Amino acid sequence: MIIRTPNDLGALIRDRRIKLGLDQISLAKRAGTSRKWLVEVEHGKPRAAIGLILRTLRALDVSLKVNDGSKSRGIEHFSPSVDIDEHLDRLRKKP
Amino acid sequence: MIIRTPNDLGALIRDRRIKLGLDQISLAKRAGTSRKWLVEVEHGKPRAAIGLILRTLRALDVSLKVNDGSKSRGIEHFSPSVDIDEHLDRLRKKP
DNA sequence: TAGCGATGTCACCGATCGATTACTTGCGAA
DNA sequence: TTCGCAAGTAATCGATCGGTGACATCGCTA
Repeated sequence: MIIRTPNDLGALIRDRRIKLGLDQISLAKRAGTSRKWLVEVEHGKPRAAIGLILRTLRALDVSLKVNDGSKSRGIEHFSPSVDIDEHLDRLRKKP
Repeated sequence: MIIRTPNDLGALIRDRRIKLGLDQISLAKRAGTSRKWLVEVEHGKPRAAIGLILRTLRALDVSLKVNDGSKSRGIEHFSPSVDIDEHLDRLRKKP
């Protein structure tokens, strides 16, 4: 499962919670947070704190890893032109 | 690379940024955020907003995926006792 | 060593957070 | 259909956020 948006993450947390047979109160307690926060995060709250999210994932015995697929190779091809454009912009700003 | 803490994430963002030859201003601009925020996130800011973090990762052409290794299998073994303990606690609270 | 670009830090501001408590609504089993 | 549990939502509060602009410090190259 790829995580690209807060909604993806919320769905993951809910899915895992249900699979473990936990209710929101139990997971919130394990994660050291509030049920209210968990409700919001499960619905994709974009401004939820990363530290609490990672703690919640740990409470679900889940961690995340970097998804380095074909996209990563794509970066290598595009990298030179990206650098040049960025630095030309920066130079133009300098009088 | 496994992401378990805000520091892990901050290190990933910095590492990728440098590999792409970007400075903080350029990446902040691409991610639609401020340089200040990026500085803090790169240093492991635990209360940074998940939505901004995921956007920043996208600007680096990185996504995250769920790390389902031996830990995942471990959950299956421990799951029954965990459920029982949680629900016994909940029952004891009910008069 | 000097200079310059990059990174680190500060002050300020309106917006939002996360926790607590309580009430409302939804869902599934009997 | 009814009931009970779980999930959804609201009010309140002190803490912190993220952005802007400016200054301080660091690191690297000539």
